[in-house]
Amino acid sequence: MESLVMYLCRQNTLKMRVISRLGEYGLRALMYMAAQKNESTYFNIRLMSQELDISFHFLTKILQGLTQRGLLQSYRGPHGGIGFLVPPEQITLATVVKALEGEDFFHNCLLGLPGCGERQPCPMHVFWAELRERLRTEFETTTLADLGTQTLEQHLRLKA
Amino acid sequence: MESLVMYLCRQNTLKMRVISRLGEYGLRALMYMAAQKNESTYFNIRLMSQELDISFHFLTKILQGLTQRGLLQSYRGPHGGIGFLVPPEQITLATVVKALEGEDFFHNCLLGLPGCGERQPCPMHVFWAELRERLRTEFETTTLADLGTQTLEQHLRLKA
DNA sequence: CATATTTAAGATAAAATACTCTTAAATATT
DNA sequence: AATATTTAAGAGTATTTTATCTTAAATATG
Ligand code: FES
Ligand code: FES
Repeated sequence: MESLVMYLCRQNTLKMRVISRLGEYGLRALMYMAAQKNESTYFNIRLMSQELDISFHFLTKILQGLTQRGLLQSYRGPHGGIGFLVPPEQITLATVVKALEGEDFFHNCLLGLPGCGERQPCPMHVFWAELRERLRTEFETTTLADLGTQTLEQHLRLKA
Repeated sequence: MESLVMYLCRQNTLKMRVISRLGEYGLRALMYMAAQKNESTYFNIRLMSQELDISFHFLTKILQGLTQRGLLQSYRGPHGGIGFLVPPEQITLATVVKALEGEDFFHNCLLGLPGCGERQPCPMHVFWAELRERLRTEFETTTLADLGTQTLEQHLRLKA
């Protein structure tokens, strides 16, 4: 039972969301790990969730998904955790985003119409296809390691 | 009460959504109107909703919002409808998208962190800020009229 | 003036997304 | 073997987004 004022208010405050929360949290966690450069060790999810101020259970689930998709490996029990299966130098942002958001992440119509560009491109298609391709290229050529060079405190918004 | 299979299944099929449904429907409707070039007349919302296969009430609400924000004008009663207040040649995509999705549409952090670039840019910032700027420039320099040149049947996915 | 038409406004409902909680499985330590 | 630690799996809840429904206001027409 929400008033229209609130309803419209919410609509006014919509933000451009290129990737979902899932993608945001996943990327932040992976960059956090990449920045540590402890490729051989496992990271504790609870600690990571506290430092990044992300719900522990939610983050666990997201990382679980990345493990199932072969980007990460996990180890249960004391001193267990989550770690890279392939070094962050070899993981592109495109790989991460496609794992988190879906394989066809870079193939969707700007207007949400089905089958972008296949037969009947929408009026936005030429306009959008070029931009999207640039986006894709950037994501394909940037690795997690490329982004892990800056100090953590300044750039990942750690909790404290 | 949903199974994890479905839960993960849904997560697998997420799509890149640069603009929300609101934005998609709004843009499609405005392009439909721009393509007709009947600048002086009012368009019937029900007919438009049928042709574009968008819920009538939902589309009404979206267009209502654009009217309230000064992009469109409406007229009630028989032969009433919705029409441009300024000609589509003068309406940029940026204007539309900002009206539909929020003013700071082109200023959000890719990772959803607050205050993009203001004090503590995230690791994605340099990478993202440039792409976002290109996106913004394209949206700022493209008008509704620019996109209304192609035939409607082929490009707006009219219902039938 | 009565009636039909059309958008405006508000409330409600459904679906999707985001998040939390509980229990199970694996592993190390004692 | 018993216990503590840590991720995996599944179920459940909350919030946001999307869509529908109902009633009101404005306007034209007979
Ligand atoms: S069909 Fe719409 S962007 Fe390709
Ligand atoms: S701070 Fe993250 S993109 Fe600018």
